[in-house]
Amino acid sequence: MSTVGKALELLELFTPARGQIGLSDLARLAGLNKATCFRLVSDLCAHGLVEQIAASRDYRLGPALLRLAALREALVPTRTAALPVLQALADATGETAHLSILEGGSLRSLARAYSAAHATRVTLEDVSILPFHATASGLAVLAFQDEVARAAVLAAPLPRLTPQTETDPATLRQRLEAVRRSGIASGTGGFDAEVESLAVPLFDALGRCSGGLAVAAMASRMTPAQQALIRAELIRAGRAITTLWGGTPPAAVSLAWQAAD
Amino acid sequence: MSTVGKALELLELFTPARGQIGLSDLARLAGLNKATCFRLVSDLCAHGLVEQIAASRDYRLGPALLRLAALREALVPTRTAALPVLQALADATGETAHLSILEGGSLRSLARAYSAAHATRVTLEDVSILPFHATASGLAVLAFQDEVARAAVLAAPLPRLTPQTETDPATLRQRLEAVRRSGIASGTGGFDAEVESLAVPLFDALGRCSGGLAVAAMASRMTPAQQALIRAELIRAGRAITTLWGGTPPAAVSLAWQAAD
DNA sequence: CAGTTTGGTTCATTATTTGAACCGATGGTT
DNA sequence: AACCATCGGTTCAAATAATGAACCAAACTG
Repeated sequence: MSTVGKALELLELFTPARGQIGLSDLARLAGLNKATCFRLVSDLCAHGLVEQIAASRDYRLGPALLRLAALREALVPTRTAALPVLQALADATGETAHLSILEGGSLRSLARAYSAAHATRVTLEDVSILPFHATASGLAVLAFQDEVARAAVLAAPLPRLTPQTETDPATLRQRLEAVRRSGIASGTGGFDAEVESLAVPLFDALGRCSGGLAVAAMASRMTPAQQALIRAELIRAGRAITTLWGGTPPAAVSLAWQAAD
Repeated sequence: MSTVGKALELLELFTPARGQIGLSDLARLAGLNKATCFRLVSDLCAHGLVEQIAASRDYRLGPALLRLAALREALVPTRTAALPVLQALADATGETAHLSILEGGSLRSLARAYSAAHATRVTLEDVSILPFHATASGLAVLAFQDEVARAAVLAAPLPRLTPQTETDPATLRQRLEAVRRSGIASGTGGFDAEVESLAVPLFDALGRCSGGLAVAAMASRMTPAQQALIRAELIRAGRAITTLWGGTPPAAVSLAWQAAD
């Protein structure tokens, strides 16, 4: 592995649950020698991607990321552009809306919006990586990847997160086929037993499916009427975000969405 | 220079004006061999910090930055927390408010808020690095750095950006002394001849002055009454952001701000 | 169509990275 | 208080990964 690769992997070690890490822990987590780790993290510090907390001497992600992310958003407003649509979706459905993007082979949470309608809501604050096989977003996105990527995901171990999680690759392939036909995916209790969700794929300027948009509701509230509402709103919002990203849905999806309207 | 350092310097080459860069240009700008540059940028790509545009083969900042920046903001909400205060400041003064943070030895623009009050406004969209000697924010922040950092800035060449730009280190030192006494800095036409601005320093949880907050107005609109209003609002907002950042102003600043109220 | 420049690759040379051992400081535990 | 473990950080010979000139094929440019 290249030295640069090792340094960049250090960045991946920071998660919502683990916001700051000491040098020894960092070395352990990365599987690096402490001295090596120190040099790498020092380099990251020097460029502001990581910073050291004076008091505890722990390291955490640095302020340069804000600037770089702002620069990225100025050029390719992935998040900024989608945010209002996301909130509108949450408002229109009265449920939690959720935007994720494909990055580094995994589907990652990018933003969520809550509705004020209900006191009980699906909170997703701490979910950072969405398993493809167990979430509506995951299925929606996976359905529109090329066969190699899809095969890789289905070949890897598929953990059973709840009793309802589908873990059989063959069955999943059938579901993905259905997603491709309908342009919409559903995940019922696969990730959290009490949560039911629907999701549509999102397409970027390069025609790739690079994200997913989902609405997650408490299973108890998911009446057929509510389902229909969510489907319609999801399709509207999916079209809107795809357009904002400069993309167009594949013809098949466009047709399926039109039919569902 | 470390390999990692070289790779991270590539990130710095992307600016608002230069959002995407081809391999050869990238190598030239970085002063690297093309092959070396290719390997480095490939590593960055592999981790999503940079991505390649399929069509032009140019490179641009990647989507991983969004996730990392969001993670940073979740832990240390520097920008998120300050944004509403910034907008309130713009609204209260009817002018452009501007937040900058110290990062990698330079003062960088982090956010701006515009007032709807006037059709003519100071736009700062493309300013990314603020010269310490020629802006109110720069003086406000520089005044509260330790002597080594301050000496380094004053020893470097101080470009004359307008006829009014003060470039004499000795005179600047006097101004900085005045800023320390009053807790507020002013910059009149030093950066842009027609813009007058006021700024206060901001302090983070570690007691360091790590940012500046400014209000910039067209010089023609800056009446004494308007000046007084801006000063008062700036102090309020400065106190608010410093508190949100978990910091406290040095006693001297606290007193000066109290006296000005 | 000839000349340039592009993104990308190769491979022997070279310079950088690596890690065991070590340091002083800190914080429990007995 | 003596002990032990662990912390962040440093050192330097040995090992490994980075480097860059030369070289492609393809895409522009005149």
